[in-house]
Amino acid sequence: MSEITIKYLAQKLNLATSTVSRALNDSHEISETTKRKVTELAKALNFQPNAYAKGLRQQKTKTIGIIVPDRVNPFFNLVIEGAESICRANGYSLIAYNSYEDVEQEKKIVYGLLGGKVDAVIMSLADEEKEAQHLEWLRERNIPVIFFDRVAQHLEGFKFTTNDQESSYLGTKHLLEKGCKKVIYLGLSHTSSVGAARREGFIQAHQELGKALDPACLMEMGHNDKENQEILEKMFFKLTRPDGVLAAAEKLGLAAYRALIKTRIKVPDQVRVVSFTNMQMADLLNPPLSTIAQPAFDMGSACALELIKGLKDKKVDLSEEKRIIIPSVFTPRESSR
Amino acid sequence: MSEITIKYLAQKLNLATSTVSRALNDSHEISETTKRKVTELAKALNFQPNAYAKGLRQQKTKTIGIIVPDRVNPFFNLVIEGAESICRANGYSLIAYNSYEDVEQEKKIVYGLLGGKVDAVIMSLADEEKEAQHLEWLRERNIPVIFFDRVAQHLEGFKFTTNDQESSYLGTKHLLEKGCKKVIYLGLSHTSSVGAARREGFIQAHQELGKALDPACLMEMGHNDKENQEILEKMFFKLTRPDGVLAAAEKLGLAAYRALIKTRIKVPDQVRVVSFTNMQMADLLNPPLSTIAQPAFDMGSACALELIKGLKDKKVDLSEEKRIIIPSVFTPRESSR
DNA sequence: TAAAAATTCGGAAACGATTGCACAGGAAAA
DNA sequence: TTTTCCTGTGCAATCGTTTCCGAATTTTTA
Repeated sequence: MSEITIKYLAQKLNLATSTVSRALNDSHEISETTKRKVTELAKALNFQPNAYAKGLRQQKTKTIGIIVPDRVNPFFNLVIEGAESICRANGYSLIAYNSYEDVEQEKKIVYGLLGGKVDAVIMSLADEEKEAQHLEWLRERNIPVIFFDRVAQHLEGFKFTTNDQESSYLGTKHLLEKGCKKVIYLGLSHTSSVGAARREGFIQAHQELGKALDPACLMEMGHNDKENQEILEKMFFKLTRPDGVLAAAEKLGLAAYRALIKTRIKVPDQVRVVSFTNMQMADLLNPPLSTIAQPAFDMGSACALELIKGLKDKKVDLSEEKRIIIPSVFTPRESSR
Repeated sequence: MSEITIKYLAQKLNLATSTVSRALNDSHEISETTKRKVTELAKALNFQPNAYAKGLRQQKTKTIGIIVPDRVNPFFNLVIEGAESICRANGYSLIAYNSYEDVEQEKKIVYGLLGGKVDAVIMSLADEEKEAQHLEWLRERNIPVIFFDRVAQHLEGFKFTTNDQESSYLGTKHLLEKGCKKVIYLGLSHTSSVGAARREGFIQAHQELGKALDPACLMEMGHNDKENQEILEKMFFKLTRPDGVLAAAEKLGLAAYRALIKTRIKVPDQVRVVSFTNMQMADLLNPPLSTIAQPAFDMGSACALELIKGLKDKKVDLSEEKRIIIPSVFTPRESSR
């Protein structure tokens, strides 16, 4: 590894390692002249303090971990990006972990983090319902955890979410007002707080507009894209097909689009579509897709900001319950005209 | 941080820390009975060895760093994903850094890495032309570096690329054979090896098919999406507009699509389009986009695999020049019919 | 001018894990 | 019985940094 250490600098300059260390950290008890000598040599030799020695000694690492269920998903990808920008601006590093929607994998990651790799953790859970024992371990080890989107239901803490129910309500209302008689709701998991809220908004819209709602219209899909698409194709093929779709996840919106193309059903003439999604090119789809976009980047930066504030300021208790809501943006386009 | 240490386990069991350490590492010089006792207690208390103490002592961290110019870009995102999957399977962690297409930022990241944060680095450069002094620092500190896509031109090493020239050649030939009279090439930087190769393939196709090529058709675009789109809109508005577009980057393909929609020019009737891209939904665009997809995931996993092999096997010299080519996939769709 | 205080620096002990070496105790060989 | 060897364990050094505690020198104060 690095051969240039503080010890090396010290003997080059005939100083003690403690002096060099203090000089590099701009301590007040070191004279300006020695400070200058030290920093100059350090710069010349491109000295970089060993992160592990530092972390070991100070018991903090200046890094934050973020665990998401699906890194490739543009939503989570943008959250990571937002968090990273704030971390970077504050001298923190960010390590991103992917739980692949799997609680066991998530546990492994969390247990690995127990080894003091990070000072704090930002999480979106693989499953909110499951016991949160692995998360409590983090708390016990004094590693703060805050949540976004899929937040813990059995653990208190800072929780960043978006106005899922309201957004879903608005999207559904939009479809109904455009004249849809039978709108189906495509959800991934109604046990998640996000799924439950979106589902609730969907139902709420029907109630407020006095529209009947067939329970069969609340569809729970799986994580397998191919299967989802086939199920939808079959449904669209029937004469009893719906004339509106509210997709509560990007992958479901895309599956619906593909199924509609396959069955040659016209959007929006025969079926109108609105989808939750963070894709950048909804306007380029065929036809342009009406979207409900979660404030991904902002959510990531808000999480990181609040977390770093909490790490700096001992008065902030990151383990107390606090909910922060950042609104989503509904953009109607051709697909629901 | 973590209060549960080896020392703590040792005194609980009336053993020396060395014994505990050896037991946990499954050393042959520890009896099965003590091993069992130790591992059981460790599991019960959920002991995790301190990563920083371990890293400091062993002078290796079991983590790999990856630096990309634009993490949000699906190509790089997928590369990271591919690399991560291999790392995870081999007990390595992966830390992803974003240089934001900025050499200075890249240098900062690299210098930060000098502090022994990682055992090795996978990189795609912000600028291949610039001096590679910061990369040589890594080599001097015995931190192997390998490259993908945008590889170093002034430094030897393992370099993973795709068949850029051939792919570009095929895409261009396809456009010309479909009857295009005037195809424009949209590139980001002809000084990069990737840009140069794609440009070369474009020219090669014209030569082999005996088509004249106006130098003005080789267009160098910038990184600003809005500006690019405006330039293209102006061009498409003229009567001398091209009837074919080969976009050498996803963002350029999208800019072209947006410009074509804005100017109400029909694809593929008036202008045919082929774009390098890794987006997942090219088939859903309006019209479905003909793509040249780089093998992003495979490239990431190949990098990680080779790197880890090199770290394990001292006989492999990761600093010697070696080029590995993973072919791209051309998928013609409606946009170039 | 002597004492007190401030400034500037060095020595050494941490942080938590690994590892070379020493050393018991028992088994095997002589 | 004595010697040799092996097995299982403990001691202590080490990785590179920070930081507590003094100590030496200079400056200020009485």
